[in-house]
Amino acid sequence: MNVLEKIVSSVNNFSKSERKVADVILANPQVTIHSSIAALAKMADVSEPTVNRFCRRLDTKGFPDFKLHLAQSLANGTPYVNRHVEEEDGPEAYTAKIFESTMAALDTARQRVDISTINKAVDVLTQAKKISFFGLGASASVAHDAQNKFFRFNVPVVCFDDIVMQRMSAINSTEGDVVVCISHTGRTKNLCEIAAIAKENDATVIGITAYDSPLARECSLVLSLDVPEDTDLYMPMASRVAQLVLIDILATGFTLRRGSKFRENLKKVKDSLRGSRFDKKDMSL
Amino acid sequence: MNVLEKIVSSVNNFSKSERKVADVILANPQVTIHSSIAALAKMADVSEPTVNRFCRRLDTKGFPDFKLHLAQSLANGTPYVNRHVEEEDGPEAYTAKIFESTMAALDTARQRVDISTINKAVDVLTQAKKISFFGLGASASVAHDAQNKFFRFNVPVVCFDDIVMQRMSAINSTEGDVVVCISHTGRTKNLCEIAAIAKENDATVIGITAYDSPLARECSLVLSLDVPEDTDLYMPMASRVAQLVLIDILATGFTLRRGSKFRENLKKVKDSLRGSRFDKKDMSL
DNA sequence: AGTATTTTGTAATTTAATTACAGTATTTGG
DNA sequence: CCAAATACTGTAATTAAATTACAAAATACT
Repeated sequence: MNVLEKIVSSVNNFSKSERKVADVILANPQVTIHSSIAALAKMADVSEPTVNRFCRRLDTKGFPDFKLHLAQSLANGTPYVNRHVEEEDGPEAYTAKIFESTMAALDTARQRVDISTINKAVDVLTQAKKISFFGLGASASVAHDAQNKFFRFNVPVVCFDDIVMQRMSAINSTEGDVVVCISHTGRTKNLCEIAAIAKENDATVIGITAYDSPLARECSLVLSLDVPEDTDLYMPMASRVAQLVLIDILATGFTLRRGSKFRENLKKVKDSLRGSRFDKKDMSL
Repeated sequence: MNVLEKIVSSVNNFSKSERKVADVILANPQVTIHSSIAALAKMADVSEPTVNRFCRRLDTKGFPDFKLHLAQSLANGTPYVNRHVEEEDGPEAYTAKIFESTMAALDTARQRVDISTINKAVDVLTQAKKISFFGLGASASVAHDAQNKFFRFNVPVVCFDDIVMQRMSAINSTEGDVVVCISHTGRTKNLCEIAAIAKENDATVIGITAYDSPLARECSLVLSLDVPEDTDLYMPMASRVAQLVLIDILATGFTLRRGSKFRENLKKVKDSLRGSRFDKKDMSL
């Protein structure tokens, strides 16, 4: 828990003067880290020792140490302690909050993701005869994105967001095929079934899903992100972004494993798109 | 550029003693932020003023200020000064780099995005008779995602990743319709045409694209992200994530504008999905 | 080799942070 | 409702830290 969050969560344990200090700090944290204890005391209209005591109460060694912690909290790009969007938020507020909560989610995902599993997944993908990406609902767009990425690698890739097609594809899979199932909760029945079918047909099933979920149990390899989802608005937000980044990582691992010659090929694919685009210099239109 | 990067990049401009200081700091930055100037001077085997001068050379106000900057650099969790993936990177390295560069991209997007335009876009969307999301290639999955989100709002939404369908849809659009065109570069010819057609038919065209691009010129409203794209691997990565976050922001703005009663409706949509899922407690399967 | 310039360190000064203590407010038990 | 205890807050003194000014050493240049 960072200092800013700590201040908010323990706001009830503060005395009247300490609360004044807390308010001033929360109102302008950027100013705080560049202020002396005297300046801050003046802003909060309390004495200097009160500020010092405030810092100590937050388990820091003193005011300079507190500033250090505060600076780190701010560096995470989280001036907003409460990252949940609230009803009365204006455009500035909700825009900032959504950016920040997404970034925070990516940060936790980065810390929790298991690198050795990523490496195994890259292994499996590079050796795949065919790669299939399956997702439903919000995860369908992640699957599409994955298809777009891996298609460039000149590998047989398919992507279905239709359970019937997914099912047929899973039934037809054989050893050497890789099926990637994407689901944040890992509790979508249809997808679990498809994972099971693919597994029965000796395909390697990679799950981008919650660690301890029904879907995870059907998978040969589970890439768990464990992003805390903002449930306020009943929409998947951060989890989806984390999934996309994971796709980026797998794709990158794939290209690195394939070597430099392979990457020249990628450039060709990209260059082939040029004809469909306006020239960068041609700004006449 | 953060302080750590700065130290590395300007290592040649340092004097012999300053370099000693730099070495000690780079070797154990975590220790540094909790040391006094005296302690650090001793570690580097130089005098205290030398440390102070070192800090000044890095455009900080002095040693305490330097520690603040250093703390922020460390908090970002960016031990990697160079965030670009390199050929010899192992799984730990490229995973970390991709997470970090994505987060950095989101941070710049947050700073550059124009809030008043977001607000206008939300205005337009809430009043739309019909909303269409169009994207091609990598942006197609962003469009799909947008559809998934706005569909929950019980608003007429369409999404096409097929230029013929897009074209037909654009031709049929009328006043009050909103067309959202998604393209990172804004130079995809087909999409520019479609934007132009939609505009001619009095639809409001929102562009999620580069500020000064051909597509932008066809739009009534331009939401520019200006994310520095990592071109090393010839794949759009960060821009796409930023686009998704922008969609989240628009969707959130939409729900907030519609009020609390509307949000209850969202909950219903979510609850309706329950039947297709395994119960959270039922972990037997 | 001698001078100019840059670099470095010592010592003094200034500034900031902390501690000790005393007064004030607040709560609790009678 | 009052008194005693406890917790809270501020003033002033102390200590620690950082900065500045200046002098010495090292380096570079003529």
